[in-house]
Amino acid sequence: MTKAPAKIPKSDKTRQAILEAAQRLFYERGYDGASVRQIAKEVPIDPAMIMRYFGSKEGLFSAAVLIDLKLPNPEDIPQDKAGERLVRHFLMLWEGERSTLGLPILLRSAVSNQDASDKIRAIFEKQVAPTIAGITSLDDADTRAGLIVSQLFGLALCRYILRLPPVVDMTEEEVVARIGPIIQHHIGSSV
Amino acid sequence: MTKAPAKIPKSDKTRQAILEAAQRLFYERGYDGASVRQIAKEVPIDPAMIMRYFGSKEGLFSAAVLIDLKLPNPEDIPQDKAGERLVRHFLMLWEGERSTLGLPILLRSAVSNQDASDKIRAIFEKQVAPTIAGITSLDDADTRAGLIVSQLFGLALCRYILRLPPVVDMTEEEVVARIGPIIQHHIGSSV
DNA sequence: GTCTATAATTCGATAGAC
DNA sequence: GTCTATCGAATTATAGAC
Repeated sequence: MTKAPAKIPKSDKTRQAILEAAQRLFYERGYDGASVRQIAKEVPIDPAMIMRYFGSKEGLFSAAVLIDLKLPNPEDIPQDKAGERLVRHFLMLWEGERSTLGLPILLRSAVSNQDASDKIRAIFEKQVAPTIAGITSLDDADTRAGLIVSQLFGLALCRYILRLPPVVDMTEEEVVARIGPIIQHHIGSSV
Repeated sequence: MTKAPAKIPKSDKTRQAILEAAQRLFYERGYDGASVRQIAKEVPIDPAMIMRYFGSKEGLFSAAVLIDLKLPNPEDIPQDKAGERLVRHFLMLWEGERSTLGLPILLRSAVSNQDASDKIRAIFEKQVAPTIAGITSLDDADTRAGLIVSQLFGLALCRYILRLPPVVDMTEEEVVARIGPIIQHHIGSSV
């Protein structure tokens, strides 16, 4: 009979407040751009507490970045609607609730941070590639998954980070209408 | 009779050496990741000289980032080959000579730096959008240009920065074969 | 034209009082 | 459990000697 969740029943409230502030700042500025002191000031709390709770900035980052993309089960996706479904899911990851902000945080951090890009590769390997492989019936599923991620990450880059006006101005439905068929094409159906 | 190029006939050699070192480090680490001191150490030269020549880190960055994409003239591109041509040109920008490294530098810097993303938007508006508008005969050329850039930047992100294995492993010809038709599709022809 | 020295910040991390 | 104080290193930028 294990007593309970091991060791976490301490002072959970401030810990959670730290995590939420960290998620927001890491989301806006990336790993290198957000400092421990800035995060502490937003809580507000003393910077030393962050070190005490999470050990280091790296520890805080790992705790703040939840990496479950919550991708739908391949069997639940009709193959001819997969492109649309994946685009909608991806938009939700970027514009949705805080609990799904892990991928945006990682993408913003990965350009200048080695650990962040390592984590993205791990997510690709463990979550994205298997899902694509489960949807398509064709052979080179890994390459197809890479092409799909290229298109979706490029969309996120131009829409949320670079903020290119024509890409920002598209409505969600326009994005689905324009990008969905491309994803569908990579999966293997007709255009 | 203007005498000569105004004011630059000073000590051009070190200035050029500084620029080349700056381009390499900005290319590898982005604006925030590359420091003036690191650049100076690579030349090698005293960090103060960089400030003397370029005024500030911002000034050095502006001088190092040449922003001529050397896009081909729209009239020289057969419309049914435009997708292939643009993909090859884009790959050349990333894997080519130093003089074309401006865009990679900007992309690496833009994630964490406001000025860099401003410059990317300016390049999009002044170089990319007009070129696409000159190729396609359809109406919403700006949106199409945005979609094309989304795809090409996403490719660069996954291939050169995140280094996702399936995207890295593609040969140049595979990239052209896979991405070219998508660009062609955005321009307006058949798939 | 090139350099030394240093100012003024900011960073992550630590030590220790209470 | 929370804080003050501080360390050591790194940053951009400036002042001024030679």
